[in-house]
Amino acid sequence: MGRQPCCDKLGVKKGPWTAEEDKKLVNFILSHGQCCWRAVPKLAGLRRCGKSCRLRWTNYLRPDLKRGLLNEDEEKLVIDLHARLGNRWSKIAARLPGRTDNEIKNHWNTYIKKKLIKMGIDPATHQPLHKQESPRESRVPCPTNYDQLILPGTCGHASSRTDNSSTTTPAGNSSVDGRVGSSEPNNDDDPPVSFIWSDVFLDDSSWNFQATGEDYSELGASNSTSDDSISTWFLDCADIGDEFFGLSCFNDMDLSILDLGGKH
DNA sequence: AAGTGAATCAACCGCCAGACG
DNA sequence: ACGTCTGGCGGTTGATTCACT
Repeated sequence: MGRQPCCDKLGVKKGPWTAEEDKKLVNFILSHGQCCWRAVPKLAGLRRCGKSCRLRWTNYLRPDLKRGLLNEDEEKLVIDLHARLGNRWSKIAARLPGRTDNEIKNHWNTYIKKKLIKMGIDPATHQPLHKQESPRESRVPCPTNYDQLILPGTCGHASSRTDNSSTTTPAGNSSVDGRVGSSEPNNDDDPPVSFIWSDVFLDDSSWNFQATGEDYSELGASNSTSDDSISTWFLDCADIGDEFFGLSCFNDMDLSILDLGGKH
């Protein structure tokens, strides 16, 4: 029994990604789009699991990602959505353009969870902790006014470990429908990623190779992408974000259409 | 200055559901 | 209808960084 591993374990590199690997992956995705993650490592010349490539791209390399800590509005929205959706991080992330489920999950576990506990609120049920003895209550949608949870000046983060670059998105940027922030890429505070998306990086023909030189036609991808077209493609990233990453759907979404039923 | 513990977050793992043949 | 494959999700781990003593 047992599932077949998602990829051949032998020869597959694990651990932190190097700048070189990032280059290859970004180049490949820019050239050929996201298709068949299983084939990406081979075609891109990476010794990585396809799953790992997808994760690296979606969590770190995507051009539409915001960097830095969640701002106050985003944090409030996360808490609110968690009260409605539970640990469905991907659905929560879908409401915060530029944020990943992994990022939100981490933020929840490191900051928000502790803060709620500190305030006597059970992060799992969003009910006061002292009620825990009573029989299990069903999750009550948005039972608390979370506005009061965000203490003035803390921005939700008591820690001084970071330089609070989370405020890259101005507070009050949330729109009427609850969306927060913009979907513009902001990698300024992350030098490696900033470099990857810089013109210098993208124009570097020394790495802008055609992967392993294999024929991608079988995957429905063109093998003749020129440097120019890649640059043009990148320059259009803002627009492409709408189509390629489905960001436009966020703009048209409303909380009411959230899949509260979920599959789990 | 060095040691230690805590905090953070990128990355991995295993499972699940949908697509496809 | 069934089995396999793939992408996606949520939970967890572990390396790194930071604060404190």
